[in-house]
Amino acid sequence: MSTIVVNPHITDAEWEVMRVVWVNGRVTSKEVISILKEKMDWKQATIKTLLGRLVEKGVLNTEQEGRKFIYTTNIEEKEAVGNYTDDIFNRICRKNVGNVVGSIIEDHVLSFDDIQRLEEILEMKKAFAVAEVDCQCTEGQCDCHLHHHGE
Amino acid sequence: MSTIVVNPHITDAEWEVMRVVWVNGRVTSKEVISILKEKMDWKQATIKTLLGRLVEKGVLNTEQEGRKFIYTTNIEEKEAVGNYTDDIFNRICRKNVGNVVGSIIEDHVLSFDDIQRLEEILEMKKAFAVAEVDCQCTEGQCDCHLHHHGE
DNA sequence: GAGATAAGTTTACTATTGTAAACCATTCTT
DNA sequence: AAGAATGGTTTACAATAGTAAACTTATCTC
Repeated sequence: MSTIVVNPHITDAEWEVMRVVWVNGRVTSKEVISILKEKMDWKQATIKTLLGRLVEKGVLNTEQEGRKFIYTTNIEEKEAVGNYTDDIFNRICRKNVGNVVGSIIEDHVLSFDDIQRLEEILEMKKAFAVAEVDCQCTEGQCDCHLHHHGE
Repeated sequence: MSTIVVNPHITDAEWEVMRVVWVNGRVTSKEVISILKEKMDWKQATIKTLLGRLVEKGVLNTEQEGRKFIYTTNIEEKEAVGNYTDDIFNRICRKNVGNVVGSIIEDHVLSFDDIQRLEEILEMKKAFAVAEVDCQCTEGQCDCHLHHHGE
């Protein structure tokens, strides 16, 4: 067991490759190539480059097994997605997180189960909810500073 | 009134500038520079470059007013944030949207009002909820294909 | 009016990303 | 064993992004 912590930027192209690794676990470049062949109009060389870069960045791991190389991930999808979502939320005022989440929900199809689960999460969040989320923005980059509550 | 539709990529650095424009409306480069001076360790020239690129991309607009130039936005923050969030959700399986939203909620501080609002939205979403969100992923890039429901 | 300022435009230079050919080493294959 | 196929490594090359100096033009100031 080794939880290697890496948080490099995974680019769009690389992400396509990562999805294959996340779903298939131990893969060879050949498998990645064959899976992405239809979706992405990429030459094999392109995928090799991406695999190489991902290994270089520490996102993927290689181990030589017999004649082939097996690629495995060092960062789970959930974590990568989390890093990515953090990027968004770092671009907006914290006070605005609720609204953005609201828009996301509005814009996507959810299942009944999803909704129920989200309701449960919200229920739990009530225990930690605050009257007003505090803004961490730089003055001039968010309008929280314009109105409001003396300080 | 002119709703110019643009959807160019706004980079991290550019986003800093955009936040200033979004909050302050009609701004001069001078104002942007002064607001970002403390937060970003940037030379004035850097901000000028970013403003120039944003205008070039059509994200910002300039109008010369007397001796100065006034910058205004062509894309609202909400829209830009929406574009950005779409990027994430395009990177994951649709079936997974609910979970990701759940994680986001878990990871952020919300106000009581936020929670209530989200509950209302979820309530409304029930009318459009589905039994199972359908996966649009390429085979091999998501494990929905592995198990289940004959097809 | 001459130099100092301010503001926009050009040019610059490095790193990252998308995309891939070329190259090299190692196995199949016949 | 010689050539084909496989798989990784190097090199390549344009576009974007981060960062900024240099240049130009037009005011401000004394």
